[in-house]
Amino acid sequence: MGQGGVLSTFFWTLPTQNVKNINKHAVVDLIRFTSGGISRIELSRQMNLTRAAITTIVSDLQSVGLVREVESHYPSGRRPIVLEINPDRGYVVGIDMGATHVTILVTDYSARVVRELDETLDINAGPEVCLPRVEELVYRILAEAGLTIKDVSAIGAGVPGPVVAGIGVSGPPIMPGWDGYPIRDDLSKRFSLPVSLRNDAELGAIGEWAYGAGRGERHLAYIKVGTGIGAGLLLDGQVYGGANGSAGEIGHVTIDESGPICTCGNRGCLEALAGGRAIARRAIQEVNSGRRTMLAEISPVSNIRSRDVIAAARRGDLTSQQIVTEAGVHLGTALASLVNLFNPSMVVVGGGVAQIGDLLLEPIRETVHQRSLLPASRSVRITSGLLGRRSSAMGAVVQALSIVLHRLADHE
Amino acid sequence: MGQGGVLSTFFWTLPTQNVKNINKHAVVDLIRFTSGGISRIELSRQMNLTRAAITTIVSDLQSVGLVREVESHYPSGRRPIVLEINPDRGYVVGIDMGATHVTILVTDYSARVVRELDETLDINAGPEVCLPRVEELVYRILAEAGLTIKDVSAIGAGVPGPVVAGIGVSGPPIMPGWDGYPIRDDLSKRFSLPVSLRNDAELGAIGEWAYGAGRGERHLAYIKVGTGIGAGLLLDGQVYGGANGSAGEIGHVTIDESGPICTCGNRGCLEALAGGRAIARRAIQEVNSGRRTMLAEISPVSNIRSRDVIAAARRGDLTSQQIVTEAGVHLGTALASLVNLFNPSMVVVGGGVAQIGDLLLEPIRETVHQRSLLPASRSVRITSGLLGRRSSAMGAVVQALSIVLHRLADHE
DNA sequence: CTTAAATGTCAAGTAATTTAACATAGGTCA
DNA sequence: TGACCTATGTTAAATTACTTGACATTTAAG
Repeated sequence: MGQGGVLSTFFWTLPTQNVKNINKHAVVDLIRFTSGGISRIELSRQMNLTRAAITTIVSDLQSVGLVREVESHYPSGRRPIVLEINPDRGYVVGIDMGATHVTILVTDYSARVVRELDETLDINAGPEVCLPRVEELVYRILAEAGLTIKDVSAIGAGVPGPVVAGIGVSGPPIMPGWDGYPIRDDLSKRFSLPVSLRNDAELGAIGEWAYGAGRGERHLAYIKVGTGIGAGLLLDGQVYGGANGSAGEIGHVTIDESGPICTCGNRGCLEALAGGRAIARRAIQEVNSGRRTMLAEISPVSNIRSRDVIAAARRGDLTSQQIVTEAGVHLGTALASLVNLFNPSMVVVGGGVAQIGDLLLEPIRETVHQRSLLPASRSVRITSGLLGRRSSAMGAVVQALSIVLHRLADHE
Repeated sequence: MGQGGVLSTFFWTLPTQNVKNINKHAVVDLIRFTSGGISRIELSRQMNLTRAAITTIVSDLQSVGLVREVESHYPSGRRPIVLEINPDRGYVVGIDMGATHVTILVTDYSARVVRELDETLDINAGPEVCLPRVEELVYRILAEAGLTIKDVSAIGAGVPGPVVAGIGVSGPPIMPGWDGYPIRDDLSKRFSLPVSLRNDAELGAIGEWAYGAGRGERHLAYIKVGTGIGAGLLLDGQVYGGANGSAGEIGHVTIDESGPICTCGNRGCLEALAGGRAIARRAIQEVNSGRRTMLAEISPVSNIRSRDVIAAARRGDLTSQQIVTEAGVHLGTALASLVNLFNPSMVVVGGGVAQIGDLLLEPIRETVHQRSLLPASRSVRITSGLLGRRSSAMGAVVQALSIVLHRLADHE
């Protein structure tokens, strides 16, 4: 094949600028996302190419130091040589900006975490405050890891709002002050590095798909339950963003028409019933109404955060557990719709609130299965994330590595 | 390029058995789905290939008589030669089995309808009754068109339930008696022809995308409102079926937890509130409660069908109009969730009930826009189908033509 | 009638992949 | 120990789909 070319998607056609070496890139991705590495013969089977073709592609990748060979142990016949990404060529940074916190990871080229950092960050303070803070924190984590910015090849970043064309955030009323701000270009200039920007829930889906609970699932929904609630969708193996990049806005699906008013202006949104703020508000209500609970120890009462409720629930506080269960039922109601519409094979529940585990998962599962007798609801597996608070930041790492590895592959 | 190869979908890889001539197939699709035809130069621009490459591909297609040249009129410079599918090579049949009716179309290779037929069919009678009836009707429409089965090259068919692997229907409680029956193989044997089988709502989406209101939309949802309610989803230009082929089951999304019991066993499903049977039931209620309405003329009252309600609403019957509006509000409620989750650029409303037009559409639009202030809901266009009752049958034709044209293209 | 501006075609060169033969690395069994 | 089997990996020639760059064709404008 020469230049140009087309990826045909059943009956529509999607022109791609640089299709040169599709297969080279596919090989890179198969190597990096197969845990424990993959041999040449396995590559040739999965890609419907001959061993000879794989040999030439792989030797190209070896010549730029992108992959390396490892020993393997199989019976009967010559042992396959397992290939994996060469981790020693550099580092990448993954940044996950949440509503109230930011998580930053430094990893090597095979996505192994070298250093981690978690700090508070008020997203509502706007980009002029947040981005310099992020810059400072990136330099801090690099120093802690004994590295400098020169050791970093690319950066992946996530924000808790719909991302348009990978450039910035769109759409009030979410993330006031950020609308239209060129986040990617700002970060790119700040560090003089290529930057990939995405929605945090999408990154969570990518992270859990690549290294977590959703490995290899073709139809995966990741739902991030924190201060806000959002879903990241992997459909037919691709991140699905919709027409404006705002697909998966499950936080603003109406659950109860007579429910509390949401930050978005409507009534009874999922986020207003099961988000972090809703959980904190319910807890304050219970304390004020004089109910016996560990939460009463916190003073002033208005300082109660969803974290406190979750911690108390863990330690056996019945009131807190009830609040979490209620949130789970609301989540299950919304997820039942999502499951009926998307028919994913797996739903991964992540985000701060999800850290509590089965106490939240059980009511979700029960509600989803109860809500429908249909095959979609019966077959879907609902589980919590394997990467915990790191899901989105790991997704950001995956994105950063995509930039780096594919660019390296082209530089043959 | 040789044999084999891979379609890379961002970071996952999708092995394709027969990627030989991806571009040839892409050219065929661009020609058939560009209304008014397309020139070589335009093909080369849209596909990122050189004019020379297009020339060789097109001459291959001409040598098997698949495409033909037409005159065109452009200013300044040589006029481009417009290419279109050669319609004279044969015919295909599209079959849309609904819950109560079946629509059959015969078209030529450029999808122009030669003959149409609409007959009653009770899907609940099971495949042993329905499929022989369909066979009989196909022979009848062919005779009416002055053709025989030998003039037909392929058949597309749609059924009102989730289709698994293009072979048959899965999942009770929908379509009792059909579960696991090899519908495609049965039809294929009956006519000794290749058959493509799909869900009817998916076919509606395909039909409206190809020749109707949703031309060229990359993110399209088609909602079929008939006896049952289902959605067909075109995401990123591909039909999205989900893990079990049951994506888009919007009919069984819960709208009102205390609502009427649905055929699926749950309470308050959309279908139980806004489907054809629900509309008929509401009408019977109103007549029985003594309300003044044209519907009172129908006797016995239990004979009232949704068609009657729609006809009466058209003629100005206020009670019927109110019933339709109520259904519209329920539909809008469910579609608001769908829009927030999928963020499609367009929603096309089709099916029997939708034939009434704005009386149903207006409450849908109002409810969707009211339900959310988010970009997804504000930007989505909601419209009725352009192909009317034919949407799904035209989708079936598209499928049949895909079989035929791509096989012809390979036979170079 | 010339020139310019497009579209379409042709022949030679190129790059990715197949084909088919061969090389390598292990296990098994006489 | 070595003959034999099996599976993986490599090599060189052939094939194929494309690009490159020159040329041919068709139209409008001066």
